[in-house]
Amino acid sequence: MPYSPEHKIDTRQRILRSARRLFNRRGFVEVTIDDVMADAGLTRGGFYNHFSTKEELYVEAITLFMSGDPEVWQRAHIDPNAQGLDLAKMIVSAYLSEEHFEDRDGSCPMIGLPSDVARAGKDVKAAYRQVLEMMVRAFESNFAPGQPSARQQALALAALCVGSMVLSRAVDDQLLADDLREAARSQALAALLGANQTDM
Amino acid sequence: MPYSPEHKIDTRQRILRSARRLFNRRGFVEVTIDDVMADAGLTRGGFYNHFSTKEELYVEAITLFMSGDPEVWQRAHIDPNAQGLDLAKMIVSAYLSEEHFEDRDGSCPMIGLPSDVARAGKDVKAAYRQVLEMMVRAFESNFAPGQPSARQQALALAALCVGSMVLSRAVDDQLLADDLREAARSQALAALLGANQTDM
DNA sequence: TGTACATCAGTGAACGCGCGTTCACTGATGTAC
DNA sequence: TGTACATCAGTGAACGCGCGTTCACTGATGTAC
Repeated sequence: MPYSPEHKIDTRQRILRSARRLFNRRGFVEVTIDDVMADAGLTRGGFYNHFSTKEELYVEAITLFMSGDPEVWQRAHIDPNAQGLDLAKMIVSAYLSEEHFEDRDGSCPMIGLPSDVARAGKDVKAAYRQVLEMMVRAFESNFAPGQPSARQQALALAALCVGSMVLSRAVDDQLLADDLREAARSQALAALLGANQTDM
Repeated sequence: MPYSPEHKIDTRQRILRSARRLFNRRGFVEVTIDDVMADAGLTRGGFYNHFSTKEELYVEAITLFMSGDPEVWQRAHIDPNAQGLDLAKMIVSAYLSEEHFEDRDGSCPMIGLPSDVARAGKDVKAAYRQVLEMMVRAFESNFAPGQPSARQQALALAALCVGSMVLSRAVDDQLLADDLREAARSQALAALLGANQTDM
């Protein structure tokens, strides 16, 4: 048996990590298989030893975000032991941080790929939904659990955070981009604090 | 002088309207010049009588959104004579409506194109920013004018509305999509009403 | 009013290039003896 | 321990197709007379 079994797995992981970075920055159509393979230190042809189609790579690359190592912008703001309100506040701060905004390669895929995903197939959308649901659950646990509006507030909070990042990235005006994130952060934190005091 | 001067202008407008619809639904890269011209009832080659490049068409198509006729989802919810709180409430309702969600062709370009625009050139981003600023101004006029937080609240409201629509479209789950828009609507209306009573 | 003409919007074939995918080949590696 | 072998990950040329753009041509239309 040539090559150790781990060897192929490692290579596959390397391809996936390259793909995730490149897709996140440039989207599905604008990244070629050549780009991905070269970034992983390989050549074109070998790709099909690991994936049967470009679309398959896309799905797995998005899913990888959830299981992969935390990015710099996450490590800088999120204490893995935090819970409840503290955790929610940390997520908001990390998500709307300067580092996350600048990190075109490693940022949350909900920011870099929403319109691409909206046009993609079922599998891609399902992967995207999982990322969203992860975020919503983290927020939801902050609001009075079981309260009917907890989920609603968590959904709105997610939309606010993702929305402000998406708009920031699409705009060619650094000041406006900063204002958007700052506005979202202040509203989000107010909502989180308000919910922890009253039942508004 | 062959053809009336209006003839060329009309054709150009027809191309632009086709382009806006197709780009909005399928994005920049996935729409071919053939598609646009065929949709406008013309053939490939004539395109370059009107535009010098595909990118130029893209910029103008986005800008057209602001000056074009109001879409169905706008007419259904927005009374052109409304002002202040009523206007802001109408915009929120129209934006988050079922009709707008379904209208892949005529919807606000901020929803269908954010990640494409984030990767595009200066001109495209500038056009996008104008659409955003239009929305922010409409919201801002609702909050106590001159108050420093008015703009901040307007920005957050825009991020909330656009964000929830973007997420709705990217998700392959009708229930979740509906929940997202409903959550955004209820939070947005609460923010608008709150601002009109207190100075929170 | 009718006709020849000049203009230029529109046509469709062709060009050049890039990309996803295929395929015959290479060569690194683990195993059998 | 050393060597021949079988496997299969990786290589890179080639294929086929689609798309942006160009270009020589066509024909509809307004104008001059």
